[in-house]
Amino acid sequence: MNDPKNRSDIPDIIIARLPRYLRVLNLLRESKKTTNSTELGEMLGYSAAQIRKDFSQFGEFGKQGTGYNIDFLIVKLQEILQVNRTWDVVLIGIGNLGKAVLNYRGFEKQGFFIRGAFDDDPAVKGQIIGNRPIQDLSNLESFIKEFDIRIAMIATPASEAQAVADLLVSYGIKAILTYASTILNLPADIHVEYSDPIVSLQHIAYYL
Amino acid sequence: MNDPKNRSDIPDIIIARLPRYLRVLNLLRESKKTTNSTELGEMLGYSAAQIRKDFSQFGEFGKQGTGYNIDFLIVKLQEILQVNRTWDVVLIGIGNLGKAVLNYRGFEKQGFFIRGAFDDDPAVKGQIIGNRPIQDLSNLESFIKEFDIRIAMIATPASEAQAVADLLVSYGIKAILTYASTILNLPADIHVEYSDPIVSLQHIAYYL
DNA sequence: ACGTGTGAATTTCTTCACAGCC
DNA sequence: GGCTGTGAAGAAATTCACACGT
Repeated sequence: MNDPKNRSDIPDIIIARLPRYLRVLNLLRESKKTTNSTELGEMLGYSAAQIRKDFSQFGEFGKQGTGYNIDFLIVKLQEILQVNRTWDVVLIGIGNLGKAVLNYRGFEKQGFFIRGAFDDDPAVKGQIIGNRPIQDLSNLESFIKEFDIRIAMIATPASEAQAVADLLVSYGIKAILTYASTILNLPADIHVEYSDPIVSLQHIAYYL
Repeated sequence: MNDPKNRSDIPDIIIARLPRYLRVLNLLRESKKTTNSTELGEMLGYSAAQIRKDFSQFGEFGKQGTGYNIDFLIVKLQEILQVNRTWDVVLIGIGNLGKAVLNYRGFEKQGFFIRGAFDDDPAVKGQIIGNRPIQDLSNLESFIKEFDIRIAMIATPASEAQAVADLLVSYGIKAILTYASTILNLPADIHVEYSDPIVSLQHIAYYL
């Protein structure tokens, strides 16, 4: 048996698949108790071997002959990803998209709580959206520090995203999910994820 | 010199990077005429060699000693991705997110025109959002066929996404961008992209 | 018999390093 | 001198295939 490895030894390409596993497990959980690598592979378009290899990086989660207990596997994957707890998040940029984000309940269902919403625009400042008041950017630093927040979401126009990201990093933010359609230039220890539908559409256009 | 390869010979991992290249090129274009693989690599976090290798799959786009002409490179990448034209798109699901999508101008700036917006909910049906009337799903088939639409975006709740996707495919849709937080089970020739912020947040949580 | 976990084999992806052209 | 394009080398990811536990 393999010892579970040091966190930093595990390639990101595997980490990136773990949330996908959680997605299908959450789907399967509604109708059954156990699953196996073949079933998971078919649902995700991966090979069964790959799924077993991925899990084996972290321990032995299955039983020969039986497969994986779904609830148990979910717990283990949540532990690995550190999502077996809640995280506080700040959101910068309250345009159409920011408002949709504030009104969406899905984040907190998965443990991500948008604690603060910020925008400079006088037209939205002070409004209450999805129960949260829109605050001025001048409150951002103290807010992040008071609640020890490490994750930020950026939903500003592309033109402001870099400046906002620089601010966030200077205030201690460690991970950013940005919806802005521009590449951010940040220190290497800051983890950035891009959610850019144009990139996705351009990708699928190739195959049409 | 390498012959440009058959489309299907080129690995998807390279295709997936092309839209990223376009992103930084659009940024660079504002301030300069040419760039090179080192600069592009630094901005994207890739090695210079990888960028040259990627481009070399499709032809010779650079000049020794000079680098790449930005405008020319943009044109070539757009050709490859088939985004040197416009595409019509339908959007299903007009909740908070769907409305934000309809009001966002960024899609058409990149050539993706949301021609039709559909939802079953009587509360939104008939409304005009971002200049487009919200239509009943019963119009969907004829709409897709009349305008020969191949791309759909799904912004429904997760619980309805699979049923909507099945419908879309049966009407001839070939590519889907879904915001719904569930895995879709579709024929292999349908290209699906997921835009799921929870997956992204769970991914970065690992590194906190 | 079923299905995991895993070394070994294979395939794919990335980097190296340099000839060649501007 | 600067920088591309690219074979060859090297690294990484995936798949194979089977021993072993249930």
